[in-house]
Amino acid sequence: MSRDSEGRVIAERLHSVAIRLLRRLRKTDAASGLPGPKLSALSVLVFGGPQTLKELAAAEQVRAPTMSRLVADLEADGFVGKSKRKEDLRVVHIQATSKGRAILEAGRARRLDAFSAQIKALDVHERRVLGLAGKILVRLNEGE
Amino acid sequence: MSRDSEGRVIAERLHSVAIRLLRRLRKTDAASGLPGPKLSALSVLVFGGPQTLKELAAAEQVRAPTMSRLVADLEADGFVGKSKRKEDLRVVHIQATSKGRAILEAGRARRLDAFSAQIKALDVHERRVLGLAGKILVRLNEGE
DNA sequence: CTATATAATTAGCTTTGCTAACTAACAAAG
DNA sequence: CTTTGTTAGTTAGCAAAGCTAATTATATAG
Repeated sequence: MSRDSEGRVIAERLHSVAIRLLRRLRKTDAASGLPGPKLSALSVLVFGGPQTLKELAAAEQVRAPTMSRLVADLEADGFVGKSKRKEDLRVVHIQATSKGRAILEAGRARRLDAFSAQIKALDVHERRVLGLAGKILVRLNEGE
Repeated sequence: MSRDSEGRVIAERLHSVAIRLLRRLRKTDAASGLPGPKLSALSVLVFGGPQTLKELAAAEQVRAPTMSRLVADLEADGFVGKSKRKEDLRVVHIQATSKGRAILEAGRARRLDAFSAQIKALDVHERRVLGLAGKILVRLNEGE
């Protein structure tokens, strides 16, 4: 196979897999209470520390108004807090609350349980391939 | 790292990568005219041949009403056709039109161009890892 | 013939994305 | 210091795509 068409085939396969994976994971959200995008933003705050709204939107590759609403919802539920600092009263600093950290663990666990169980069941070689692929894809996404 | 936490780490990384990948790809849809889920359903019809609505919904891991609307939109744009057969007048058979096949190629190309260009730029080893990972993930998703 | 089951659709809701328009706060020029 | 422009965030309003519940039409079983 030519390098060109090999790249295209891989891209299409990963594209289609990503769509199906997220659809599958979303099905568990009804039970967990916290849907994917909110879980994802919360996890950035928990693992990446406090952020401004703009930074958070950039990290999640989403526009400011979208993140503004996600954060408002998370705040209404007590999962994050907002604050301002006198150096610049325009910017809003957002940090996860302890309630947020707790729900994150529970939510992510539920959402990913079935998937990580599947991965655990793979043989050593396949797990290694998926681990490497994840790293490569993270790098590709960061680049863009 | 324990096998347990290794599986969890891989699952979380792939989860997060999938979210970001799709958000990135979606940005190109405005230009292409045909958003991801419609492109994806159309591609099932083009590569998998005609399907009933129920089969198509199952293939796309979506409920019947969701697929019903996607198909209605695709039909309104002339990308798919519907037909009934006298063996069972309840079921709707859906097939891609030639216009559908054409837009699929253009749309997928646009949507995936940047991504497959990135993949082409990787070294042989990394491309191989992504290719294998795609296959493994397809298999995991089929199982579920 | 009636009752039940199945395929698809319709109606209506939610979430999440967007752009455009607005407000508030800061920064720079004159 | 005031005007002019820029930046951060929010609000308003729209669209896509997911869902459940209810409806319609057809098939099948008793």
